[in-house]
Amino acid sequence: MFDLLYKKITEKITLTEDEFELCKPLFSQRKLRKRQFILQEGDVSRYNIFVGKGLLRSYTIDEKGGEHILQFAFEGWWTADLYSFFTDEPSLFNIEALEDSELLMITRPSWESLLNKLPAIERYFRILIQNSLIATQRRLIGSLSETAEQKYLKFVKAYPESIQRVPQHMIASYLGITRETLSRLRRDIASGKSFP
Amino acid sequence: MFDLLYKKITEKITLTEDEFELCKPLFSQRKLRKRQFILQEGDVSRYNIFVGKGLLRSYTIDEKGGEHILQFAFEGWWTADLYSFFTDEPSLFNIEALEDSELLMITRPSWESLLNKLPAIERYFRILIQNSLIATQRRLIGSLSETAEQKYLKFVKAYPESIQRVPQHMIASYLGITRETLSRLRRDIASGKSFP
DNA sequence: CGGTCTCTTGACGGAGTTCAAAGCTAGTGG
DNA sequence: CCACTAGCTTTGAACTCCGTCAAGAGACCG
Repeated sequence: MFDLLYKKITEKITLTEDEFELCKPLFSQRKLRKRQFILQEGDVSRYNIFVGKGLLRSYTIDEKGGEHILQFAFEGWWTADLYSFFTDEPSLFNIEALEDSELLMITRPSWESLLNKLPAIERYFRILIQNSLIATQRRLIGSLSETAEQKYLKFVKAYPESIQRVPQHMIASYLGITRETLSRLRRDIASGKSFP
Repeated sequence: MFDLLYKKITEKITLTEDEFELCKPLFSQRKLRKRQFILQEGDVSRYNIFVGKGLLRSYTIDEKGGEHILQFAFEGWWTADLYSFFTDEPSLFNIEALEDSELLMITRPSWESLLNKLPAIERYFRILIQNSLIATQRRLIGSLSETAEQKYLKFVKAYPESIQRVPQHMIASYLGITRETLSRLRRDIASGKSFP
């Protein structure tokens, strides 16, 4: 699992194996079964989580009980409620395993000591967060300007694997539409109704 | 104008005045008249821009000609098309002054040399981007789960100054609704129709 | 098998859009 | 200082996409 983390880090920055050895002891490992939660609304998001294996989702629940998925986290991705992680305020998000998963987790104190020890790691996270911001901005603009169908087609193009691994009603909730709408829309696409 | 930048930086990190003196020569200054553009769709976003005075907006235009505002940038804020800035790809965004404005601008090569020279500055940007990501995630979740009225009320609460400084049709376009809907919705709020 | 989770379909309703027009405001130039 | 125009806001009426509610049919798992 650490191999994957090291690979991911060195895709963005240069870090010797010796330096990486300094990082390892700061992480704790954890396995999660499908449908298990690693964070529930109201708890403090005490860990920044690296997904070594499996798949997680983070989502909120609105007043009417509707779920809204912020992120799917596949192998090699990070996830957390950043706001809660940095402020120690209770989280608004739930984070749940969609498959049996294996995680590397780091607390904020450890994380911060790591950034102080290795500025290259701070750069790594700066780049990660930067890319995440760019992607989130794109998704926001899309959610303001695109139809349900455009959003879905873009999603399929961007994350083809997830079609296999994520139930459709969760894709709908990621896109901000209902499962019924997604179902109808897929039928229309399949029958060539959308571009005849 | 540099005073404001120094103040903003030292709100997040510690930086001596001497170190700040090293930063100054890397910035170019520019004034912008109301309605002038500093970036147009198709151009490369060559600068990361600090707003010393005034107010900018960044926005995209969709196929049907609709504008979608990503960000208002007030005094003390940074703006750019991050994707274009980091990749040198043509920008999808336009950035325009809503008031006469004064800017500090830094190119990517200068910006990167600065981060290498002063790791504290990399931390400054890491924190900025981090906060921006958190805010954008919130806005995204809101755009998926809230009604037009809820979005507007939250916006007014979060940015009361902008009600004075930003035309209403631009607030509508930031919220992802039409000017007509915003107009009606404001009328209903004013007449107490929404919570009687 | 029985229950839970998932996807699909239909009928209806509503929040918000679109189109069209008119009133208001502010900046500009004669 | 007034007139004129361009930009901004408001209103009305018709429409549309999508959500809501309700129901049924597979599919998977203990």
